[in-house]
Amino acid sequence: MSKRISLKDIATRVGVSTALVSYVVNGLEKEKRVGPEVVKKIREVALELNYKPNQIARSLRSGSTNTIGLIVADIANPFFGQLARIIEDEAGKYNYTVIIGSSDENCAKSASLIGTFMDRQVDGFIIVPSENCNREIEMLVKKEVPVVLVDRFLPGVEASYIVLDNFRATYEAVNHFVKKGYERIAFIAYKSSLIHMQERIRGYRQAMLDNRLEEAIQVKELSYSRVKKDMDKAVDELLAAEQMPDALLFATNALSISGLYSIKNHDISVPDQMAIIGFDGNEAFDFFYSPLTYIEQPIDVMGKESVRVLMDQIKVFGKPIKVELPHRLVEGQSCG
Amino acid sequence: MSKRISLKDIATRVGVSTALVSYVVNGLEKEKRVGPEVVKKIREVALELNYKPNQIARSLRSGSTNTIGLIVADIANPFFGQLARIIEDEAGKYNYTVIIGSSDENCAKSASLIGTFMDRQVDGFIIVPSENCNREIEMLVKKEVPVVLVDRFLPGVEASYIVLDNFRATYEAVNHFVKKGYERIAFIAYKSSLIHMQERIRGYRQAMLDNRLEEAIQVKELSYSRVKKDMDKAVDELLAAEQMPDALLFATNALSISGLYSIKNHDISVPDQMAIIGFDGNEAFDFFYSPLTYIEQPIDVMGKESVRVLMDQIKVFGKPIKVELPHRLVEGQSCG
DNA sequence: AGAAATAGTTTAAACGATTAAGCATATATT
DNA sequence: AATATATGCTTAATCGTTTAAACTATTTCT
Repeated sequence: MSKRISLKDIATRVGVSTALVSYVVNGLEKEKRVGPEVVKKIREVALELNYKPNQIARSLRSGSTNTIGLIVADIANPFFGQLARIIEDEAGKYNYTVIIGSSDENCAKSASLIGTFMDRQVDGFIIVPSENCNREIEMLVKKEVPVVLVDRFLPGVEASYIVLDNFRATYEAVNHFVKKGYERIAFIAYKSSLIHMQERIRGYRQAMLDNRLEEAIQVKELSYSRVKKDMDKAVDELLAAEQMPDALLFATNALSISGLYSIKNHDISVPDQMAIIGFDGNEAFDFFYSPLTYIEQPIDVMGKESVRVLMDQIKVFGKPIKVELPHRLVEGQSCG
Repeated sequence: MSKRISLKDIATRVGVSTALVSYVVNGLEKEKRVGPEVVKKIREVALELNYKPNQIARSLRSGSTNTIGLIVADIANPFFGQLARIIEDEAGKYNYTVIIGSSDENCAKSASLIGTFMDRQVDGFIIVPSENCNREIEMLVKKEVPVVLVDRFLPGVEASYIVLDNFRATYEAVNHFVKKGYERIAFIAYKSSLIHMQERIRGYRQAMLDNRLEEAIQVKELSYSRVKKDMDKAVDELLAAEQMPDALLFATNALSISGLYSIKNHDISVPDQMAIIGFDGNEAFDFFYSPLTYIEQPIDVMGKESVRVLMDQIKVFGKPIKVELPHRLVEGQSCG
């Protein structure tokens, strides 16, 4: 790599100190009373040599890197891909760069990414927290590192967060089923203590209770690391039951996809044999033989808000800011 | 943010110079003959204070940041999301961090991202180049900045690249159609001078010629910025033709998705009325009423190779390395 | 004229880590 | 005893930028 031009190169060339050059390239020539001819000369030479300030040096000096660390579960998952895209664009508006890592919902990986990003002196974090990662996030909070949790939060950890009102989302999905005449509604979720999952389960249960369908409550919790196997088993069980469910609610995008494969393989007709509601949109849903009704998350707002809140926290480290966003039910044809 | 522990803090605490501390934390205590008790003491204090080297300072001194800049068309597009994920994981093995930007196939955005990443002193780039971006990439090559192009390359620009053998991919897709008895095969592509697109078009044409189907050659080139509109128009035209095509080949993932919407809306039966082959896999394909036959790209290899080649170039800047990867045809039911 | 203000510039320290060079002191070699 | 070698440590420069403080020369004010 050919040598980069530094302040010193310009200074030598113009015959002044680096201080003057620094003032001029930072637009402080008025305030710092730099002579007009010198300003002109420095500008010329800087342009001629195509000077670009070394951000690393600047960061070392200023203590801030204008970089935010984003940790998602998996950047290859479209939900997180879209979220990352919004965050990237939004951060750019504030002149911030994003470094991204995928945790695979794994606490050790999250911790390692947090470490790497801290070493790189990021100015703040946007994190989709993994299960049992409370200690790691708490450590950041204690060190007064700006953090915004997104998609889920960690109860008891005093960090800002932007999440969906997950309880209402599943609660209303169940109500939608009921309104359409379905009663034996099963729920397929991840086995996870994370609040977003617990809230989705709670919303489902509460809605079932409120609709006097407690008898039909059936929650299948699948393991994140072997979704496919667990899903096949869960669907088999549901179909084998004497009281086979007539409606199925999925707790995430990935679960919906996986579930649709199973349902397709079993040649179940949707919504006649079984109605379906998914969580979060996906192009694939539209191509299912019965385009899915799903709970739409405002990914755009989620991304933008998380950046905005993080910027606030970076400016002045203050009280955590907690945001709950509303969902929207998008009606396809999988619900009659 | 609470103050971080520096070498100096440890040095003061132990009562030695920062040099010794640096030696010890970098494991040079043997080579630099540091006294055994001092080593022990430094280790203890470093652990106690939880010392983490400041990578920014290290970068400034060493001139390398252990960071690579990745520029894709759109991180929200699953193809690039998957690619980014592989690259992230692979780079991690070499102890490199990835910063990601989306260009939207737009040269100005690419240029701006390259600038931002250069300012941040990345050690190298992995770039999915946009149309007409030759000058920007050439500039990097001239400055001897390690660059690897991926998914496509720029003819005439002497940079390393990892791409699919796009010509063969479409060539063989057409042959597959022919083998299955289809003859009026149309091709839907992007309007782009980029080599990957041109090669895909060339592969299609050549295969048509070699199969003596030159009469049926029909290429629709859609604009990247208004795919949906152009797609509807293209499909309408194809259907209205007196010799309606009996097979349709799509040039990218996104085009396939968009095309499937159109086809679905027109209630075309696949493969009876029209056979289809897509480019690159997608979960959505499996849910189409006739699961798609598609050209599978080895994303995994593509990602890993691009990192490997970049690492080679970073170690010693040498001749460009050019890699062409093979595709695989995944047979669904959209081709009879 | 002498003091004070203004203009224009340089100096040098700082950010944190690395590392070549130098300086003691102790031990070994002839 | 004189010299060489080994041991253990410090000093100080360096990376590129920022910025408070100091300095000089000129102009303005009283």
